[in-house]
Amino acid sequence: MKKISDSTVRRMSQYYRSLSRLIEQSVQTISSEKMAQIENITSAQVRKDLSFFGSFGKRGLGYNTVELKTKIGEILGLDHQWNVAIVGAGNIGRALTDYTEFNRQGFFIGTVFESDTSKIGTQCNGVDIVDIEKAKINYKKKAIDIIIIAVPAKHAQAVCEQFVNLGVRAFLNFAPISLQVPDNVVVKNENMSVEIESLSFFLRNG
Amino acid sequence: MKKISDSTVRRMSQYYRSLSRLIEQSVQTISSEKMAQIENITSAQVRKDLSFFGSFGKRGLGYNTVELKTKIGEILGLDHQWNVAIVGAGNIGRALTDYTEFNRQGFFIGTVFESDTSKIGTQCNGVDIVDIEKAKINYKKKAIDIIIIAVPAKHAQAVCEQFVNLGVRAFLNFAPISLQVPDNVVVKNENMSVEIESLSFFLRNG
DNA sequence: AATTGTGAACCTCTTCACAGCT
DNA sequence: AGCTGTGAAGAGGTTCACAATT
Repeated sequence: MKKISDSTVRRMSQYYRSLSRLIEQSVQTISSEKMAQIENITSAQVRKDLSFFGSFGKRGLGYNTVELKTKIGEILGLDHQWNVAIVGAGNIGRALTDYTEFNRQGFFIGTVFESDTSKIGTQCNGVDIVDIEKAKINYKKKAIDIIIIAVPAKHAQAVCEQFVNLGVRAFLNFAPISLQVPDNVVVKNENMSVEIESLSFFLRNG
Repeated sequence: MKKISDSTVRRMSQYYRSLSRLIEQSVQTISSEKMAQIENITSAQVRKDLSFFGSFGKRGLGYNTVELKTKIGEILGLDHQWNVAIVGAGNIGRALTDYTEFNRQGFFIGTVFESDTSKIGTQCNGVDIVDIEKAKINYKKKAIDIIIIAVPAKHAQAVCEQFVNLGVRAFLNFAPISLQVPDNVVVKNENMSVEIESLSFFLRNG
């Protein structure tokens, strides 16, 4: 497949979510122009994004919402259950165990790893909190696909390396630090400080 | 000032965080090349980003970490306290009241707004949970600069409009939906579903 | 000798504009 | 007539490469 840009993938994910909403509202067809309005982008962008993956529309009519959602789901790999583990049972880690949006899209949070012995052995929203030292055995048993890093910045790199060594290739990083990983591993950052500081910049200069 | 790209602002924010870490480690000087390694980018990118705002380095030597951190702090507006309110006392909203990274950088969370009467009047990590109906009076009293939206997608647009009408110009949106706002208002999205679905795409196609 | 600051080259992503379908 | 799909043009962001400076 041709190289797909990150921005295209992100927008595909947004189309997917908007389509879910449209289907709930019993909308059966949508044009690239309408979709563009929902996402605050241009209609050419919508059509171009979709065109990387195929021809899903009907000229003169638009796109069938249910069909397009299914197609995008397949493209993004959401027709599949992904096993996820969180590292860190702090505020963020615990909040994520109850983030229903993840479960709804096929991301199953099976474990929270922790090093704090007072938390190990307990549960959080029904998810077992497990000793990080048992990561290896747990990794095999649960077939973990994705690790969510929710530990302080100073431990994030070490945690990441530990799971890279076990074979994990996908990380969602909440620690405010840039992780160093091999080429075949992907990290997506959820850096709340960066976003709020961008707002600060805007308020000062915008 | 010349138009600064979003990516440059985000990287400035990352440099700022890396500089804090370097200063803690008593590093006094850093070259663009070293900084680039930390951030996984090129040294030309580091120099170009900084050059939009001035000349902060010394040729042959590099950048003084303390000076550069101060400069970037001013550029980003972090030499100032910003008053922040969260809307929604769910998992994410509550977790954010205890996100120390925010306080450390001058973002002061003064209020959590809620509509659920059983939560109103209580506190979360020392922050009052206030009736959303009292937003107007509270907005004036607290001089709110930034609103963090942590409500379900279906309420996010209405919440946003309510505060836009009160005069808020900066939003950090955790709801997985694209918000429609006037030109003079900025929204930054923290869309965890988008990031994890990008990982799914990578695992399937990468 | 080392490293910055920057115009120019390069590359990537977005938008235009229209042929081609329905 | 209306809307998609797409090659070409345009805009914007990144990297190169080197003169300038310490």
